[in-house]
Amino acid sequence: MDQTDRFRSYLKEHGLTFTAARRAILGGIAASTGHFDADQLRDQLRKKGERLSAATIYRTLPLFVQSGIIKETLRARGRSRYERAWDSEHHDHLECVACGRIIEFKDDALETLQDKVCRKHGFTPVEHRLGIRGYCASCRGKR
Amino acid sequence: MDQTDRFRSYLKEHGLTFTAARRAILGGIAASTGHFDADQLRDQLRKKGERLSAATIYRTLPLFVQSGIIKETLRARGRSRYERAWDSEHHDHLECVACGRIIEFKDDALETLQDKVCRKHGFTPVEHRLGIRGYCASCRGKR
DNA sequence: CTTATTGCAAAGCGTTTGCAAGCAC
DNA sequence: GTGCTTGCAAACGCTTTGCAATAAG
Repeated sequence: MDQTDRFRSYLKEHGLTFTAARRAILGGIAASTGHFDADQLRDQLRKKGERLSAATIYRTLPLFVQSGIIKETLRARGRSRYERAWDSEHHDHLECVACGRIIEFKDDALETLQDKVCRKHGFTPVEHRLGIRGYCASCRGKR
Repeated sequence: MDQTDRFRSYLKEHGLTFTAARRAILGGIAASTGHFDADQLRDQLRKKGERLSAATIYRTLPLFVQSGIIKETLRARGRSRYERAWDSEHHDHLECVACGRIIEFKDDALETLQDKVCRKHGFTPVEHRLGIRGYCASCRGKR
């Protein structure tokens, strides 16, 4: 679980450096739970006394994606959202259109079927996103 | 009932009017093939001599979505993309990350499974989007 | 010392909105 | 006429970028 090492070697391979800002962001990612976007990450760091410019966050997130530390997941309301990759199994999302809650789920049969569909079309999948929008149990009751 | 009638009655129900701009946009939608975004729609209309402001397009598209004439599909590269609803069965997308080609597919077993997952979580689906990104057959060869 | 990195502010991009002029009914 | 609609331009929210100052190796 050496995300730091993994990230450092990714940087080295690309002639980039491991700076205080990047260390801080890595810490923020490690402390994150579930999904986060650029702004939430920045806020979280600010609360811990780390002040980083938005530009730095936006410039750095792709490095974490490319080094396999985080994954980009949904794009909701025009924002890119991320989650840690190192301990999160692949899963999909149920998004409540009423309260905004996001329920994660994983279904092996669903994954298998998707692979089958890809094969049928001569397609080599890299990544997939399944988002189902609707009403969660409690919001359905309130209607 | 054709789309024009459907749209007109939607407008009437909501105290809205059927204007030249809306007629033109409906024509553009009718002439569309596959996916389009706000800008492409506007360009297409301009080529036919219909000049509409971006504001009008953006204000009008939701009316077509709500009246069931079009559906919002993928959001790629920060743009909302649409497709006609009236003759398109529900389907999902394979998106080639190399050439950008979008392959549509439909798989009943996949649909059924998704409903099952929703039921399991007490979730009432409204809509879902499955996008699989990867390499299409011809791009895979070129690598 | 050399190259990468940062913050700031400005620019970009798709989209939305306020407003006054212009149609639909 | 009375509202709904339009175009224009300005505002928006998220993200990117140019630039000069700063830090890393």
